[in-house]
Amino acid sequence: MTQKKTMGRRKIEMKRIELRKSRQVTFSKRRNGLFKKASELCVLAGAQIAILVQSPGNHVYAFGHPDVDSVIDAYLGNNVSNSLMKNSLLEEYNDKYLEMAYELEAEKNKLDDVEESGESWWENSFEDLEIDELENYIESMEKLKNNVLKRADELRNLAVSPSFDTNTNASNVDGLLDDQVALPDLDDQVVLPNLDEFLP
Amino acid sequence: MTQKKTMGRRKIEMKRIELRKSRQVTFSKRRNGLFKKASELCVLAGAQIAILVQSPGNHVYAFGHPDVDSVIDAYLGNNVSNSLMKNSLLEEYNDKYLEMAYELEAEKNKLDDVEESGESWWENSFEDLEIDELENYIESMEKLKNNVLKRADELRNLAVSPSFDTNTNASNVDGLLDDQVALPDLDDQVVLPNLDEFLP
DNA sequence: GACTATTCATAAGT
DNA sequence: ACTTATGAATAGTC
Repeated sequence: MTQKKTMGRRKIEMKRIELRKSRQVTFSKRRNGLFKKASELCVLAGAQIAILVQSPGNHVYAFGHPDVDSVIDAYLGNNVSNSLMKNSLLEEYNDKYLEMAYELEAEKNKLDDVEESGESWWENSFEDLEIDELENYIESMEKLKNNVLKRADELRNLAVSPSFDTNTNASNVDGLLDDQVALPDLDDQVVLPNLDEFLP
Repeated sequence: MTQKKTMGRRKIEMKRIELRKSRQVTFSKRRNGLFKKASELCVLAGAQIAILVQSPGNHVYAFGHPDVDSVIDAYLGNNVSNSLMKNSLLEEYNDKYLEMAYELEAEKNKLDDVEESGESWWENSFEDLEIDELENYIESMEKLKNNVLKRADELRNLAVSPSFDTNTNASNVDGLLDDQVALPDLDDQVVLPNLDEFLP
């Protein structure tokens, strides 16, 4: 019985597998292999890893240790990229909202006070700093908004240069593995108007 | 010469490598291996992959095809996770800010009108719906804020369940590879108060 | 960073 | 999904 049961594994060309079914099978097998390798690396070397794999059919498979999001956050954090940036902006917007709401409440209370005292607050305040402050505030918010949108666009278009990206094609698969480096810190911030003196 | 040159590869226990130097060497070798596997998967199956690896020394190494950010964006998008969520919230906050600013302007203009016409707007409006609407608006904004913060916390604490996260330890490394599935869509939204009728 | 015996991953075939 | 021969990755060593 010199007849072998299978031909065993054979070398394959490193290019897109054309046959749909084979491609799907290979995708599944190798995706599992990749995730296994990743989990081993986590265990052996104490690394934290996130892997996102999009199949050609646009399904997203994820591996994460300790979880996907925390690793992504660490990456985005080092990079002052979308998520963390948006997070801090959201908090700032929230603060601004609270201040504005406070202002509106204050205005309403002014009306209450006027009613109680019979004093013509609106007449006096018209020549007052009150309205100008309000205008300044609104103007500051406009500027903030523009800075935010501009900055958001910058970030959207910014290439993450030092990471290990590939415009992969069959000819450059080898030799891609020599220049990964740690990502640099960046702590650029949107400058916010100081509104303290405007608030009671 | 029965003496072999090396012992060759030997099986190792799947647990943290204690010797610092060995751990570092293994980390480098296997990280390169992982990235190579990933690039092969991209080529063979036309997948898009992002890998983030944090070394124990907190350096972040990244692999991405076509690039890290686009794959992360796709993941966050499918998941209505932090980034996109925050993005849409940011836009909503921006809208709210514009509406609020509009309101404040409107108030100011009311004062202008009153001066021109001599009409006591504030006296009439005090019994009017104007102030109540303002209160309702502020209340709605409070609720929005609370919903936002609650939702943000939920997202922060939510295990990305269908993804392949590991609280890795040596005993469960095998058998982890059976339940990766595509991430589900989520289109939960914060319900915003309708303010149309309140605005001029 | 190179070597090599060995383990591990996997392409095909079933 | 299972099997198996073979290709590939890598642990230990220098």
